[in-house]
Amino acid sequence: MKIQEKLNLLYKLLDNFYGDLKWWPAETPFEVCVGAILTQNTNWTNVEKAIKNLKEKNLLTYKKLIEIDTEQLKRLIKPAGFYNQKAERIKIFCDFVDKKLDGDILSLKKFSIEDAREMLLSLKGVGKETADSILLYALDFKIFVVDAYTMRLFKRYGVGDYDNYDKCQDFVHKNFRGDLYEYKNFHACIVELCKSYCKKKPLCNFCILKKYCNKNIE
DNA sequence: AGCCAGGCCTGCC
DNA sequence: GGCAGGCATGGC
Repeated sequence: MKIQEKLNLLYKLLDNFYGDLKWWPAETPFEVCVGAILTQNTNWTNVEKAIKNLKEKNLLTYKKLIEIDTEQLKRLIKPAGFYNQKAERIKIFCDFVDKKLDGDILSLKKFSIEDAREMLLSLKGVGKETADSILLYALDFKIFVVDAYTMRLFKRYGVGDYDNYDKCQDFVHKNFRGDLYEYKNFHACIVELCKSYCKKKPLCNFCILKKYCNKNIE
C-alpha cells in the first residue's frame, strides 16, 4: 500500500475509533489562543484549572489580561506550570491583539495563511505548534498541527520517519485528503491516542488500533 | 518516588 | 541549524 493511502487510512481508523473529539475545547477563539500558550509542555488538566481561574474572574479577554497585574496573573495560571514565562507570553500576545489586530483575533483572517503564521511566530513565546494550533482551531485556517506525538505515531505506523516539524507538516499537507474538520480531528485523535498509549499495558488503544490496522492494511 | 505533560527560548557549538 | 538546559505544576 502506498504511503499516501496508509496515511489516509490511519485517519479513518482513528475517526472510527474516537469519532468527533470536538477540538479545541474552548468557548471562544481567544480562549483557544490562551489555552494554546498555557498548554505548552503541560498536561491539559492543569491548563483547565488555570482557565477556570481566569473565567471565574471574567478575565478571559485581551483587555482584562492587559490590565491585570502580572503577579496576579501568575497566581491565577499557576496550576498550568511555567507560570512566569506563560504570564509574560500571554501579556505579549494580548498586546499583539490590541495593537496589531484592532482587538480582534479574527482580524488575522484577513491575511494569507502564510502572513498570519509569520505574525504569530514573531511573538516571543509562540512557536510553530502554538501558532498552528491558533491558526487551525481559533481561525479555521486549514493547516496541520504537528507535535511530538505525531512524529512518533507516524514512525510507528510506518508512514514516515520525521524528526522535523516542517517536513512532517509538509508531508501531511501533500498527502492527507481531509477537509478543515478532518484536519482538526486528525490532530485531536493523534493526541488522544498517544496520551493513552502505554508500553506496559498490552491492550492499550494503540495496540488495539495497531492490530486492527494490520488486519485491514496488510 | 520519579516520570511525564497537547513547547519555547537562550546560549552554546 | 542542531542541541542541551531551564522553566514548574499536578497526576499517576
